[in-house]
Order: sequence, then C-alpha cells, then structure tokens
Amino acid sequence: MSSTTPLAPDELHSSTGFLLSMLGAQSRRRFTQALEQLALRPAHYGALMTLASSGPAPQHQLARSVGIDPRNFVMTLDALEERGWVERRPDPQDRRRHQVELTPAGQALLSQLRELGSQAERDFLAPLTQHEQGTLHALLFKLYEGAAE
Amino acid sequence: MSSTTPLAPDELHSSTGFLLSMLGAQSRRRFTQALEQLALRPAHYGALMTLASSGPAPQHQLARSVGIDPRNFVMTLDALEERGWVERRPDPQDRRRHQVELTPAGQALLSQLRELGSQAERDFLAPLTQHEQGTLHALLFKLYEGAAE
DNA sequence: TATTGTTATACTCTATAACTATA
DNA sequence: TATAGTTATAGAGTATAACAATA
Repeated sequence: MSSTTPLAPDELHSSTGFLLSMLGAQSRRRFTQALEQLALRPAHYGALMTLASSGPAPQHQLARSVGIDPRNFVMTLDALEERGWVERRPDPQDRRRHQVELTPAGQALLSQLRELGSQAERDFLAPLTQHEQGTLHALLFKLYEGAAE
Repeated sequence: MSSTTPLAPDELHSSTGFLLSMLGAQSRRRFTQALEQLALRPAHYGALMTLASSGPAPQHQLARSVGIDPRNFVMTLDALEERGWVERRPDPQDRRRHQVELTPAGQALLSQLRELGSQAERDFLAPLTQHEQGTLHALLFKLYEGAAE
C-alpha cells in the first residue's frame, strides 16, 4: 500500500459528528480566506449580514444570532464602528441598551459581501448536485433549530 | 415584537456554510464535554479510533486522518504514550518514521470510547429521524471526500 | 435581583518558522 | 533536495470572572 492511498472510510469517518466538525472548520477556513480581501473576519460578516436582515438591534441579540458570546462581540462591533459601517445609538426606552444599526456606508458594502459569500459557498458545495445542496441545507437547518445547546 | 421572539430565518441562516460552521463547532463542543469524564480531548479520541481502524501507522498519516496538523499532533501522541495507550516504535524500513500502535491497555479502552462517542452522536442528532440522519451522513461524506481543501 | 454592555484574562486550537535526522 | 518528526511561538476563537450602569 503506497503512502498516497486515499484513506478508506474507517470508524472515525463513519461518524456524522466528526464529519460535521471537520467540514464546519473547513467551511469557516475557506470563508475566512475569502474575506481577507476586505480585511474582514467571519464575525464582522455575520454582524453586517444579520443587521441587513433584521434591521437595528441590541448587541446581545445580534451576538446571539451570529453565534458569538456577547462579551467577545464588543471588539467586533468596535472595529465595524471605527470603519464607519455601523453605529451604536443609545436606546431611549432602555438606557442600558445600545441599538446597533447599519450606516449608509455599511449598506453600500452589502452587495460586495453577498457576492463574496455566495461565491465561497458555491465553491465549497460544488461536489454536491443542486438537489443535494438543497437537501443538505434543509437537514442542517432542522438540526440547527432543534439543537437546544 | 417581544425580545424573546425566536430568530426568523434570515439571510445568514439561509447560508449552508454558516450552518455547517455553527453545527460543526457545536458538535465539537458537545463531544469535548462528553470526553471530559475520561480526561481526553477530541484529538486523543480521533487518534485512538483511527488506530483501531487502520492498525499501526506513521504519525503523519494518523494526523491527516484525524484532521490535525502533524506539528500539533506531537503533544497529543505524547499524552497518549504517557498514559500507556499507544507506543511509538522505530520503523526499520525508514528510520525517520515512528510506527504508532495501540497497546493492550489502549485496546481495552476502545469499547468505552465507542460507547461514549455513539451516545454523544445520538444525542446531538436526535432532532432528525433515522432516515434523515442517514441522508445527512451520506451528503457530508460525499462533501468531505470531494473537498480538495 | 437580573440584565446590558464592558474589560481583563486564560485556555484551546490552529498556524508559522526553524531545526534534526534521515532519505 | 525532500520528508518525518520535533520544538517554540504567535494568533484567532472561545470561555470565565468581575465590574458599572440601569432595569
């Protein structure tokens, strides 16, 4: 057996959890590389895209939707605010809260982000047919919603 | 809209790459917790299970199969060797190589590992039917094999 | 008393660079 | 010149603890 023999499916690779963990990391790595051209990280992308969908929102809600601990989300928002893409505004209803919203510059960035994200996703999912991609997304979404964490 | 409204499927959550990344991290976290009772980390588990499937193998091949950089795999193997579960033996054919193999103590550990792994996986995949779990695994496996990295 | 946002800190995983010994 | 293994180190992501302001 030569050293370049492809690894046969073994016990580890028959684990769905292992495959999820590997592919999740790989997907994230690829996406991180694609975002480098805009000097952004996945957390930045997530915050901007969530704001685009949900409109202005308090920090903790944004953080939850992006899947980041609110404590680790502070510096992410700092960076976006420094670059003029989001603004934190005091919430008159609850003065503890900061309503975060996209600036016009942030809005203008969205189309680039969408193009970049969808291209990275197309590349990554290329080994699957269109139909398989749809099935995969539906299953992952069901799992994501059903997982209590 | 109250603040406890579940997040509607938005642009970010309609991305398969995002879901993969989130679920991969979540799967890994859950599995890490389950392994704590044996004072093991996922990398240790991966190495032992791969050895169980493949038999003795050089370090770099093991590392690749587990999905870990060979440089970061050294300390993982050190820990397993210290605890008496694997042995590094010089390869007479190529004296640069170390053949890694399970010790009898390592063999004896396998059934516990399998039970722990399959239970964690059952819990994590519980939101899906058996049939859906099978479909998901097949799609992930195809993607895993097809991804060039 | 609980929640929102913040800072500081530590730990794990991953990545980069440089080295040795062998091939 | 390339490969197998090793060591040291730095970075990003994530987690814990403690705090101020407000509810």
